[in-house]
Amino acid sequence: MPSSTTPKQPSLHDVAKLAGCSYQTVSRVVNSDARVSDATRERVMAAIAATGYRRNSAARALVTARAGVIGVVTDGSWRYGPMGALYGVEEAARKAGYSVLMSVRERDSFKSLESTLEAFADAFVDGIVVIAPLRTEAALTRQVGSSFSWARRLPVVMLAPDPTPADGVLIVSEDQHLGARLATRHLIRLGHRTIVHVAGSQKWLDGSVRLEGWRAELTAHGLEVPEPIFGKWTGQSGYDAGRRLIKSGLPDAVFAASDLMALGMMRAFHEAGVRVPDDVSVVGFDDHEFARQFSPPLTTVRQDFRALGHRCLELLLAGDGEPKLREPIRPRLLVRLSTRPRTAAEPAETVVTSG
Amino acid sequence: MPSSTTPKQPSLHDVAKLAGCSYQTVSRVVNSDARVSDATRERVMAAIAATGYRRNSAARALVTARAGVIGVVTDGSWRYGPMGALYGVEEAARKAGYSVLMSVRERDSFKSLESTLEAFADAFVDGIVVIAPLRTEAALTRQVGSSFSWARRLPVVMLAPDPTPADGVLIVSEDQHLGARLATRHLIRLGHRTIVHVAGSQKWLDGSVRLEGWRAELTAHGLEVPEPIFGKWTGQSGYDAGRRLIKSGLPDAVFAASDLMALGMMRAFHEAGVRVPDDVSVVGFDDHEFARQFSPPLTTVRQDFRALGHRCLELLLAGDGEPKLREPIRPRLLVRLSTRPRTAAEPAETVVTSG
DNA sequence: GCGAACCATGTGAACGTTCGCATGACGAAG
DNA sequence: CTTCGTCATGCGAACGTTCACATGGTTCGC
Repeated sequence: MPSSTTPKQPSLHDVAKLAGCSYQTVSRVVNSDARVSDATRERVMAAIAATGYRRNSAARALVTARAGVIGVVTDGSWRYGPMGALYGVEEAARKAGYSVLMSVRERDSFKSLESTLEAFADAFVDGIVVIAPLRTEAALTRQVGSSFSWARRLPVVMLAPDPTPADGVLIVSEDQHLGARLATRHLIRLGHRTIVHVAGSQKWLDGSVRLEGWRAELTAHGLEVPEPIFGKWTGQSGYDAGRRLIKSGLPDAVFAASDLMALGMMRAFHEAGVRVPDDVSVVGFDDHEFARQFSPPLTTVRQDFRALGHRCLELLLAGDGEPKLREPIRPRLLVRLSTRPRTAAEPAETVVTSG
Repeated sequence: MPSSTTPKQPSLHDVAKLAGCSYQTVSRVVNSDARVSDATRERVMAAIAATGYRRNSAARALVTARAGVIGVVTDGSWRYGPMGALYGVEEAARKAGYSVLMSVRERDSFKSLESTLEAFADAFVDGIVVIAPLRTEAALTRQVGSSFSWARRLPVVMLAPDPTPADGVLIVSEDQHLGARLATRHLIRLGHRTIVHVAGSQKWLDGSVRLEGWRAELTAHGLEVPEPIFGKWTGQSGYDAGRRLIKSGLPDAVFAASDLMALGMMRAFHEAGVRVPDDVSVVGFDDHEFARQFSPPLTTVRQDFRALGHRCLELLLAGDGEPKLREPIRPRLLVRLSTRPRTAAEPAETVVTSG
């Protein structure tokens, strides 16, 4: 007859009593210590099954000073990149035997990141991964090592598109600069000469790094760098950019800083009867699940989030060993149907920028 | 000069020594117990700041038998629904003062769900939320209450589109059946008569519930129920469905079980010169961020993930109290430009199904 | 001016585990 | 037969908290 009180969680002692041995022996069995005879092991196993014993990880964590938990701070935005990185880290952590404590930060808030990090420090994690796409966050995370005393004991890894080293914080970076260059280079190779960039918000590091990559590639090829159009990652801002481009005269090609903005832009084009890629080539960034279903399927840049997550964990678990594998993850360009060679005729001569 | 040994985490005792009081007093301060004089509180606060003290939550959890952590099991798929629900739960948990331990299950694996749940039981969580879109998962989760002894002490909430009660498992459901009916009803009201459904994989509960909703609404209006086309949630399967529809003759309208499938289908239409909504109306499901940037913007069904997450936590924290607020979350239809009234002419007379 | 009530603070135990060491049994080597 | 090593097992302490209760000091009411 079940009593009304909540049945207490069985402990090592309860199991031991049932198995007729000491709690220490039971502990050895749960930790698969070799030094226990087969006979007793069997009895203990049976007792464990009978009582439904599960080891209390709080007690374990208390004495070993190791929780087996990694905290991940991520961005509240629904952007594809941060979410992919979260999944990547989770997968890597699980494989390494860690659990993942996740915390989604309210958007754009300093206070929030700070208190999130403090909460993690409280929550007994063995390490923290900060997915920091915002410029301000990255800066704040960089200070963590020097401004929070707890950070001295807690390894912090920041996942950012910018490999600038920081005090006490390990950095895993995605080479989005390269990604942007690949995208731009592809357009140049196709013979396009005026290549406009529809940029993401410059508050995000991703936004400015992609912008710079585009600029760098153009100048490397001696091409003029047109005025970029600044969007806000949203589809609507992509749409607005598209309309502006139509009004001001179409370039040969557009490199959008995200697939979502590319889609919004393509909607504006479609409405106005501008054909992609016949009238203008379009490249996106992210390789969002939706991108290959665009009309036409979008040429875009993919980052390997899984590798990214694994890299984060590697670094975190290696502790403060030498930071040798600081090399960023290389993105890949996926060529689909939204880009095509420039329609011959005009000479594809290199234009030299003034100065 | 920093010693090479890792500095030990300061404890209540260390703070107490510095502040010149007992550890108990310090404990009262950190827990903001009123019964401590202002003078000592100030001294203690100073000592806390000086030592960089953070309370050890493992020790706290050990003695209070409450970890302040909720485990969330989610689907490995990148589908919008499960991910949205995860964010919703996280938000609600954070507001209620809980942390969220997340675990992404390998797709389609019984073993994996089982071991994930066991891992959570070990990991000292106060409750578990299972986001269970898969039919098989839902079934397994339902058994949890009866097959795992630990589940008796651990509240489990399942988030599923199906409100069937289960032993020992609380259920929060989204009324996707209603969502599908709203979508179908909208099309019927616009005067469409043959309305095909491009279904999601029937392995997912969402898939079959949406299918049934569509079927129910059609029969409620006395309309014939055409053969559905079965997809797999992927954009490619939506594309394939679109091509099949073009080949076999277009219906008045299509209700796709997800926005992604709708996009794939619209790509097939676009390629073939079929215009949306002029030639065929299209409705999706999810209100994915991308949906409003489709050409044309997609009419779709939105679920309130935030509310869903809050509901889960409410139920989880209320424990096994009366399960009164079992009412499912109601979705909303968002009408955009992918649907329009049927081009007059034909009489919109109700067709009576045979039998 | 004395007991009651109140307040700030301190003490001891407990939570469930792991770690280091002690114990006793047994077999092998001397 | 002794001595030592090996093996299975047990015991006590410690980890850093919170909880229930104890203590001593101040203030109140009669």
